[in-house]
Amino acid sequence: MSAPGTGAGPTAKGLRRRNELLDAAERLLAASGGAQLTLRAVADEAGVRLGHLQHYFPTRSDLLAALLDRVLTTSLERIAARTDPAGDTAAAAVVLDSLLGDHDEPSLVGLFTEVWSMAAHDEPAAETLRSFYADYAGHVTAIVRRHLPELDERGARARAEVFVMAVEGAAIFRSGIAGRRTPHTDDVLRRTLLTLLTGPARS
Amino acid sequence: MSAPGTGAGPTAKGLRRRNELLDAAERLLAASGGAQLTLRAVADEAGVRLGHLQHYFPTRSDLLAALLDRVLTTSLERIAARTDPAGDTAAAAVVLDSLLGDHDEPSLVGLFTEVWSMAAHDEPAAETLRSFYADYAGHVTAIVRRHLPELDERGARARAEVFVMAVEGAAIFRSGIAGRRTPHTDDVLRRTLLTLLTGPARS
DNA sequence: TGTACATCAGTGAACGCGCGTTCACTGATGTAC
DNA sequence: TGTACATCAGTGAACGCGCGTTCACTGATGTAC
Repeated sequence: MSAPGTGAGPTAKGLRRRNELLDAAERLLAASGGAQLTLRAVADEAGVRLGHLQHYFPTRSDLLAALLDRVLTTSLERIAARTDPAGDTAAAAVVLDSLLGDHDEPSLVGLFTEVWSMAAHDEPAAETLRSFYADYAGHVTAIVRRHLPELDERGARARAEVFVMAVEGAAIFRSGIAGRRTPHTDDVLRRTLLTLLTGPARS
Repeated sequence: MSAPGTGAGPTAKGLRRRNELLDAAERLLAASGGAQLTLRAVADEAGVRLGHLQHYFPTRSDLLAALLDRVLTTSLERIAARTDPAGDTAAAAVVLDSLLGDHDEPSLVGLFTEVWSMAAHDEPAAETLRSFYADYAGHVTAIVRRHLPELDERGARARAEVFVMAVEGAAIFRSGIAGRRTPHTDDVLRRTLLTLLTGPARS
């Protein structure tokens, strides 16, 4: 297919292995944080030798960039799958419950607190993160517009962005990191978020 | 004052120096994140020798615990100072603007993303953090009750907790880490937060 | 169908460095008598 | 008021260790002719 010397790139096996390595890195990052994410620990977790990990990710920075990219890509796919299907007008509450359901996975929330602190001190990571949340808000904007067709794009997007902010803020409290969940607070949270999605166009 | 052998504890100079060391550590944590917060870097930043830093904080863990404690104590004092004075009913918007003003200090937001990730992987830190946010929500609860005396304590507290979640979520977006600020979105955010503080008791 | 060869998958050992921690030490300061 | 002494403030050097990185290597796999 390709000329000699050009190289054919990684094989199917190589791509699979690459994903296994990122799986291992993701598990460690979620469980123990970025400081514990050493190349040796990742190699151990994945059951390969250090030198082999370096074959796929020559430097630690390469691994972190690939990991960030995959975490956000995967998350966005989850979000898209849950916000897009079946244009049912009554689905807002279902979408909301689905998104809030992620807060039951401490490892997922822990992953995002790491991502936020990475982005806070690394501008390329921040750019990747902003792009992720822009797409996230785009999916939510579509839901808002479906319920409030009379709202213009900017208005719907503003609601969507505030919705996303609130959901992400709620994550650190509802997951147990910064608070304890109570039914009463959860009720107010749900009402507030639903109002953003489907509430009257003007207060 | 104390019996010989008991020791008199740190001198006034010692307490001052201890605070200077925590200042230096706080600057580094906000600027570069937890991974860069080495004992040597802190000693350098403070202009003392490594061994001397260790005189005040024998282990890195001691330093981190003291730092977390001081960051949260200081923040709570700021919050109390801005929420408590002058029981003016119209002050909700002023308090809100004051709290949102913190999002203009990227180093402060960076500090909190670090604190969240610390707490996500360290239960004692999480307990300290939950205690901080419980107090924070307590101050906000007082504001809600001032505006809506007919609301019971639980109802006011639920509103306050959702308010705090949303403000903390907004921090990572409005500070530029995860998003870009727009006037339109800020307007919706302010309306949503104000409704939580002073809005009608039932939707 | 064979064969030669380039590329990919994976191993193993070694490097220099910065890290947290330990420890023996000197000078300053406060206090008991 | 003077002195002895315990404690505190601060220095300096060394330690063992785990880290990211480098590099030379072997075996497996795919492809060109």
